[in-house]
Amino acid sequence: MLSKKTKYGIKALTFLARQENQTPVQIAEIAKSEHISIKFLESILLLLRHSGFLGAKKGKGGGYYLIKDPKDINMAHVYRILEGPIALLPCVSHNFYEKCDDCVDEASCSVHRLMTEVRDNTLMILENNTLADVSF
Amino acid sequence: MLSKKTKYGIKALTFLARQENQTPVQIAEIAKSEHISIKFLESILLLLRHSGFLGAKKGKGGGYYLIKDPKDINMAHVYRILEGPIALLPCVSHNFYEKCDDCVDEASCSVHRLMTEVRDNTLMILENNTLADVSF
DNA sequence: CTTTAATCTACTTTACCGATAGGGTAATAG
DNA sequence: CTATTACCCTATCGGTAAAGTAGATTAAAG
Repeated sequence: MLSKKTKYGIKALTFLARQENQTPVQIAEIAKSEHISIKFLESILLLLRHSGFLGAKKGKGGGYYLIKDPKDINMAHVYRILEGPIALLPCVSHNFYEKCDDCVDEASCSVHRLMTEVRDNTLMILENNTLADVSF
Repeated sequence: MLSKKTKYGIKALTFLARQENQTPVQIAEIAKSEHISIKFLESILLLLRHSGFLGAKKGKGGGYYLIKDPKDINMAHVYRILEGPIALLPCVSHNFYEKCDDCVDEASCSVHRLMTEVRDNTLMILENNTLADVSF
């Protein structure tokens, strides 16, 4: 199941993507509109900033804003930053690969094969959706 | 990410499906072959028995065995018993539906739409795979 | 230069859950 | 009766999600 962090993160991104002009939006405004705890949202936005999705401006009139065009942000990337691996098992993941303790041979592991199929499909969906697709 | 419970459960099921005759197999034998903690596996097999997948026989010569034909066990069912909802969000799940606290309108929720797509695809894959498909 | 509005950083808390260990009970075969 | 095996209950240990709290830092406005 998706963590609230990921859910809130995506909601915040779509909120920013729907803004007409590129003026910064305050955390409190996003939090209120999306019904999210301000402090929790704060830490999420910070993460998104450090990951290169958002810019921030401090002081009066400050807030967060999208750096890139929503069309150029694919949801697989967002998902990996917020939630982590897309694969359901470490041994199936490309970006977060880890060998199983209990598996002798991956190729002959029934679970591995099934979960690889799931992963490939999920990845395709996420990669084919940009923030722009998702926002409206 | 998949819990070890689910992973081990599927491994145990495939192990039993690969047995030629239907004589009971002891927990210890499965645990050793699949490199799983005996005690943990015990609780998983018990769950699978209560869910109607396995039968058990106590005493000497006892153990666990498949009740149904592997061809008649679809992996979506197995997944739901072991792991829970297939959907990544409660508001997207059919069998475990729950309304979001923060969402006013599901239809207009960007996360909801995206995750519904992921869910439909994953479900299709799991439903189209039987234990027999996965076991070999 | 001071005030104000905002982000940034760090620490703490609460609750739950995954994974496993231990020990005792019940049934069954020989 | 005895050995074997599943069944069941409890406890523990560690990690993590989801916040909550307190203060520091930065920058714009007057």
